[in-house]
Amino acid sequence: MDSQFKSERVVHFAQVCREQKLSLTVQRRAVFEAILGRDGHPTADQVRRSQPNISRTTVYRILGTFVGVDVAARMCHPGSAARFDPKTYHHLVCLHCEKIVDFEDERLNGIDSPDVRRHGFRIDDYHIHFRGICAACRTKRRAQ
Amino acid sequence: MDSQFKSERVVHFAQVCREQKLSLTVQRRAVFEAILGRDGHPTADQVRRSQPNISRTTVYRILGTFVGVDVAARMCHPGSAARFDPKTYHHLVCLHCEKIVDFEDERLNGIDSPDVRRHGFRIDDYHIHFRGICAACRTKRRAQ
DNA sequence: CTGCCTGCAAACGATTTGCACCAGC
DNA sequence: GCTGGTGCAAATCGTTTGCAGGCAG
Repeated sequence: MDSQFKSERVVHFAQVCREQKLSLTVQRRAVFEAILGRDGHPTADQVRRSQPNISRTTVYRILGTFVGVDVAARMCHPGSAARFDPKTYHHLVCLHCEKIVDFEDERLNGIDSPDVRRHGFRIDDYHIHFRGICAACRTKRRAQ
Repeated sequence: MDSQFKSERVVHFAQVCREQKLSLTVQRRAVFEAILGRDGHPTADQVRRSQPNISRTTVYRILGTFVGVDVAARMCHPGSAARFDPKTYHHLVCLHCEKIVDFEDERLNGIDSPDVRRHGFRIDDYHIHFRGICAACRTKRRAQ
């Protein structure tokens, strides 16, 4: 992730805060930079570890706020802790160690939304979970 | 879900237990029938409520075992409690109330797996999360 | 200065673990 | 009878809440 992209996102973040009448506090900015700067989908606790001077409670509250104003998304993940990311990709999910790898593939972005009118559902976006076994776990299994 | 399909699945379940050297206990059978008989993805506690004579601990342990031998899958869900299902579908996830609707659509089952060799990942299956707002939440929002 | 934001501690719900008892083979 | 399976209670983990003080606007 190059630094120009990052600073663009920070500017956009500041805009959103202004629009939504959210104070641009040190903590909010720090949490935002933490989820931007991390590969994968950090848990609240991982975010906190990279910003240890912010209270755990505050990290949870800020992440909740971000989800509310669409600055971050709460990711679906088979593990117990919720995970957050500023952007949604497609995912490789290892069923063994629960690692997540994000990836993008243009060919996956043109899927027609199914006709779900009978469910009364309005679809905004989608992402695909490809599930399987990662390289490390395959190696481990063979070794056993 | 017709009852013939159900009994086929129970037979298959018994086979898997034999292969994996898992005793076919009353509790395991009951938990399996509970996740088969339920629409949606029950949480461990919902399974237990339908089988109140089984201890909560045991339900958790059995569901964990089932995931290990691929009899059930731990579903990805934005809520706090894990959800289990014997079969994976595609999902409509409401970002507002976190309801999940399963659906199937043949056109979504022929997606080419992306080339993820550089991640060393072996893909077994996939499912798609379509995210948006459900009918009930849309109505509520308008009312506000 | 005023109200939103934060930090702490305690509560809470979901899940796991240690241990003694019980049941299937 | 031995091994694995179960139930209970307590511990643990992730997350939320109540409340008193602090900072942004």
